[in-house]
Amino acid sequence: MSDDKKLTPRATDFSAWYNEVVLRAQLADYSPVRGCMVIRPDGYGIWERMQRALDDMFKATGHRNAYFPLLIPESYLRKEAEHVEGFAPEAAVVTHGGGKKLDEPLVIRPTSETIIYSMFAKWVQSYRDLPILINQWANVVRWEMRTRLFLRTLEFLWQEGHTAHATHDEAEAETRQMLGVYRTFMEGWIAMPVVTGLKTQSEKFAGALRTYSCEAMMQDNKALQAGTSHNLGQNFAKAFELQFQDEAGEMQFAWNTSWGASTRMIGGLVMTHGDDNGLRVPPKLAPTEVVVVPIWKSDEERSRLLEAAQQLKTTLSSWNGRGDDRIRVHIDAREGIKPGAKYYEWELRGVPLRIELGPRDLAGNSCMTARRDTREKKIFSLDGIAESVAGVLGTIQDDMLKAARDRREANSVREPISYDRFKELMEGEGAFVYAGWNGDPAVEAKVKEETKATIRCIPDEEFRTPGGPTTCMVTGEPAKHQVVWAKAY
RNA sequence: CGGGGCGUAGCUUAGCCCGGUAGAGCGCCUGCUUCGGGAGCAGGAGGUCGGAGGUUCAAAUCCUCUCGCCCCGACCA
Repeated sequence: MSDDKKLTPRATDFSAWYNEVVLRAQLADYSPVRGCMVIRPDGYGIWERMQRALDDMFKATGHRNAYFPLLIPESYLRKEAEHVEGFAPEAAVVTHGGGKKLDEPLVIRPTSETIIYSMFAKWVQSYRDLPILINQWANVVRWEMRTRLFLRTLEFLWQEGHTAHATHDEAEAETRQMLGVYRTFMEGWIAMPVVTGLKTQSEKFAGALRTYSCEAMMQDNKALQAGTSHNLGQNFAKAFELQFQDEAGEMQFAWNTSWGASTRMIGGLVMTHGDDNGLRVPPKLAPTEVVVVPIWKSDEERSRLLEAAQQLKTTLSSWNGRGDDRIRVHIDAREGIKPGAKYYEWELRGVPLRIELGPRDLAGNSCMTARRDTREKKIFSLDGIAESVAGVLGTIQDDMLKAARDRREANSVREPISYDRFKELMEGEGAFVYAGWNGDPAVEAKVKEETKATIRCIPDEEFRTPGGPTTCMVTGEPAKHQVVWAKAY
């Protein structure tokens, strides 16, 4: 930062830009422990809104919240072979408690499949006990080598849904349903378009039958996996003897699913919408949707404008045209800071709409508004101001999604390309490349080795290029799948 | 863990090569004037120079060790 008022531009150093936005918009700060972060009120406020929206959707699909403990017997993690292989290396282990060495070490949950399905096993006897539809909001710990604010930290916040079903098909339907919930949330709230699809075997969750994911494109054209939904099959049921008696009186292993989305989505929000002036928060997730900046010169004006600002706030926040979802307004009444300085600050912090209220506006029974997404300024009448503001907030929300989707498609490659061209692309600007794949994991590994790019997913029907590639981009053999290649976070 | 960079005021940093009273900008506090896109002036507070040893009359500066952070890589939501 040569000019300490300005951010490092995205084009100069995307990574530096990201860190600066997160820190300066006061979303988070580094903690004394390497790889951990403090989520500050502005960041946590976004998380709370994410939680509320998702939680409502989980409830609407029949799930209930519960809480399982942080500490898990180490032996539990070992019971599912693939699972332990995936998570043991990054597990934090508690070996001492109460000043004594523990008989059995306790793992701090990296995820809760083991403890949850062991408990389900106690609760389920009959097919009549199924399905079990549980969600928990929790923190988890994974000892990552390299960390980044929100995107990968040793501890993070998330929700993990865990369900048990009588049949494979029901579990599969649940897995797909929750993937759909994530997609609805990411597009409708974060205004972050995603490609949904199936993970390849090498990229799937350790212990799952199948993993589906939501893949979003960041402004550096890298993919961010923002939510995953797993069909766990009977793997955990078998490991933890989660059985039930079916209608015929036969003992059956249950079919499980798990699905999670985390504070990582906040990183996705930043990298999807931020610009060189700072953060841009979609209105539906913004803790503050509207900031009012009163403008005055004299003391007389000051008291008049502060009163008018307060009135405006009351008008906006008491308007019930959005039902219980009242407009969230903040008045910036700080003295000794010029209005212009306040504008820059609130732009950095991403508040979707700014209202400037000065003597000239009052005289005309109007106010000046400025959209954060387009920086467009417009005069609004104070008559019917709540409807106008709600209207523009809705427009901002829609426009942000559209802009992000346009950008993603502009940086997606859907026509057939050579592997050489692909390598160039991945070395350069990056992209989502829709290409044929022969289904061979060795090809996947080779591409990853040579380009750092991976198969993000085998996209669901609607995301595929119609009449897409019939041959494998790498080998030229007949393609088994159309896949999305990209470098990922 | 490998490679690179960096630790000096709340933040960004100069000074280090060539040892000699620790400086600046921003921010902060007080006052006055300002106030429709990053205010001006005046005054003021704020530092174990990451830590520990060593060399020296004298160490932010030289030497040794150590701790931490950031970036790139292997691993990952």
